[in-house]
Amino acid sequence: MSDLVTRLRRHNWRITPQRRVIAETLEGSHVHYTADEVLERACERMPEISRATVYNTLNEMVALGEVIELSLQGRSKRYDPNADHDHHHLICDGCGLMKDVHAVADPIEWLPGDERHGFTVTSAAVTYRGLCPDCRAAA
Amino acid sequence: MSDLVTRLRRHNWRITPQRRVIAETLEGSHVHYTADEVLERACERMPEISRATVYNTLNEMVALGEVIELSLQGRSKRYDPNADHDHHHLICDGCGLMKDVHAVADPIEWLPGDERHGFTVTSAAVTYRGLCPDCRAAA
DNA sequence: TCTCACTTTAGACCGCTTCTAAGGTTCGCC
DNA sequence: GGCGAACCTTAGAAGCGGTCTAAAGTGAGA
Repeated sequence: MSDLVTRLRRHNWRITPQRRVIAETLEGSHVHYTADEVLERACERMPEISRATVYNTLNEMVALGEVIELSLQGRSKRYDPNADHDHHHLICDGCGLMKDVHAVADPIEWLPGDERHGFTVTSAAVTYRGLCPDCRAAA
Repeated sequence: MSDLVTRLRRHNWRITPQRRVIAETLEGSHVHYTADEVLERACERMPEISRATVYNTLNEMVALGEVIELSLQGRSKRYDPNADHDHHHLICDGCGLMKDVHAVADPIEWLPGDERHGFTVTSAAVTYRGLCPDCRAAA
């Protein structure tokens, strides 16, 4: 059973066939899909699933805190089922592919007190950008 | 004369009245505007300027590397005329206020080779989040 | 079995951005 | 200055990601 489904069930969330397919699609890969990519892959297993259901379901998973929503420059949102918040993201400037990466230091420590403008800083996300092997070969 | 206009001129970029107004609007504030906010402010000085021109011009400035395009977790992109690429952003989770900050380390150095998944990594941006003094006081 | 709350669906709708086609402006060159 | 080519601006249409609506379907508990 999908681990994400287990986590969702704990919220007393009704696990319908549609929701199961969406959860398993999200979790089945180590890349982060857009909503439309999730829809496309879910359709392979359940052709009649609707766009609205995919959007609703993804938003509900985000609201439950079991999925993280990532919005990046000029592209569509992507969904990360990884509950471990201690990771960052690597994005291909060519095709938008997104992967998780683990850096070795905590970026909050890199920000000196006099650069904090009086803020209480609670989190730091690092976005690495570059070209994936496929896009580099195509260039 | 606007410093951004000077920098743009160096690219052999034709400085039309519209482009000048847009550049000066961008640079005249320390806030990062959305395209529509730029349009609105440009219209105060040049009422007949068109939406397409604002969008085109902002995109061209970004392509020239003189303006940075930012997408916060919200809807529309914002434009940062600060050509110094060596800075990051601090965002208030309460009110959305965004400020530039300077960190002491280069995040790319903290990403081990075996976490790069074959990518050619060219840049890293850090987004710090927290609460600004006003929002902390209000909470 | 009945009921009522929850879920799914198709398609309309919305906001931001880009594209298109037409007309205007500027520049180099003579 | 006059000319032509390249460039720029414009209004409006179109595209796209995402949300909303209204109606139909589903299912757990009384």
